[in-house]
Amino acid sequence: MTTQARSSKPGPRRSLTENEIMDAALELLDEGGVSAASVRGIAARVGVAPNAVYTYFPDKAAVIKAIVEYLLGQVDLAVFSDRNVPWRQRIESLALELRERLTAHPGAVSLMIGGPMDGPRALALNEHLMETLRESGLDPAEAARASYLLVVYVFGSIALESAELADGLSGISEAARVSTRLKGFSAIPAGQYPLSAGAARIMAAYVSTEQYRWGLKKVLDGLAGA
Amino acid sequence: MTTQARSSKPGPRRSLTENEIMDAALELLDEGGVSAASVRGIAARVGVAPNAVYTYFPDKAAVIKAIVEYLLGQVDLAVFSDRNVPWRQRIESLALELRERLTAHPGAVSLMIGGPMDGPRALALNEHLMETLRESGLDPAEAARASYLLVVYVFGSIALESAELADGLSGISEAARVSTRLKGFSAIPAGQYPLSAGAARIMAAYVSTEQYRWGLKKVLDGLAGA
DNA sequence: GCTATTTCTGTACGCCGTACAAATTGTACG
DNA sequence: CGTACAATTTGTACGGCGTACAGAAATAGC
Repeated sequence: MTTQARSSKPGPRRSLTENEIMDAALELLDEGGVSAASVRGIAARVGVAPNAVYTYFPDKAAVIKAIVEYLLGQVDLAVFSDRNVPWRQRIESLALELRERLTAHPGAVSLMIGGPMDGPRALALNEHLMETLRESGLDPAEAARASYLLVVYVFGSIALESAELADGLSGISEAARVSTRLKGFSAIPAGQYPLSAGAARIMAAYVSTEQYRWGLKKVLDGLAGA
Repeated sequence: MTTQARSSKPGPRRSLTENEIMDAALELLDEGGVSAASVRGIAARVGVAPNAVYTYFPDKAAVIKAIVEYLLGQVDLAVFSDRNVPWRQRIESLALELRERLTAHPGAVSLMIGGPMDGPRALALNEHLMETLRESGLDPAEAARASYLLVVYVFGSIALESAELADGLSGISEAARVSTRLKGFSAIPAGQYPLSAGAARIMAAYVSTEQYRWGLKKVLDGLAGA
């Protein structure tokens, strides 16, 4: 009974890994948006027949779920656990890190919010947020509610932001997106929407890091305040 | 040159209206989720050939955009403009109304956040929120930022909520959804995620009206506070 | 070496969005 | 009134999708 941890399976060796499939899917997602990330496209990119993908994942939904977990897993929560750093600052850093990682793959964000985020990584994020929020003096129930509020803010922001990017425009700078928006907002009829017309510059920057920080600060103010 | 405002168009009368198509799409969306709301399905329901739909809308994306506008238009903003009611209360009522109207069609919510919300109804909502927020003493730039924060909260909450509902489960009560979630959370390993395990009851209620109100209150606290 | 099991391919089915041409139905003008 | 013309709808078809199914090739344990 020597520990038999061999590969130990009959049949030909696998020519791929789950990760190669996920990487191919992410590349297609970045290049051509959600519609490009088809099972057939993924298979073509990794050089197998379309149905070979089903050796690794039961169906396309499983591929998507795996990608979501993979992206969430790219954020190392331990980095934001240093108790020498104030809790607010740690949450802000984590929120910014999440945004950066996820907006790097806008197509994946659409997929993420298409289904429930109930994987282990999402649970770990919830646990981490609760831990951090408890330091701020919130009781367990409040910490749980506050954790979800933060999740809503972070993923809501990212979702609205990613929705702006048409399929396959993942390589566009924030400044470029803001100025494109500004051009669009210049057509707002000032008679009908005076406040919006006057705030076009701010509205163009809805998808900016600055607005993201501003909103996050207000949310944290609300959580910390009276 | 008498004013010629007749129907005045050659060809057979239209057998449908845009609204009939949108209604059929919404019904399919409610019954069978996003996948059921196909152009072919819509056409079958209204009794025409699939491509007849293209007489009314240039493509499927246009149908979706129209539905989004239609749903946003169901909320009468004027109702929430009574200056005798405190601004916070008006915003809370509007947020609750939006949630009610939109979660009635969870499938449509997925579609809504799949593309940019840049139609006139979305703009009107932004304008209305800015108006209301200015009453709270915010300057124009702050009011604009605050408006987007509220939009993020409202649509983020609704999106995360709707994502929980598998295709075609639109007729499920809130209590049922919460208790289903609770059952799922009972499997959380308390060793690995002690806080989450302890907060299972609160987490199950993430998708409740109560949590929605709680989060909204915190956001408004943050906006009103110091 | 034989057998059981796994991986991958070939093929096929039923769906999808939608382009194109023809048939039908109506208006406007001679 | 007849005719030309425009709008609507249908028939048909194309390419792509997810994926089910059967068979061939490869590998492990007996």
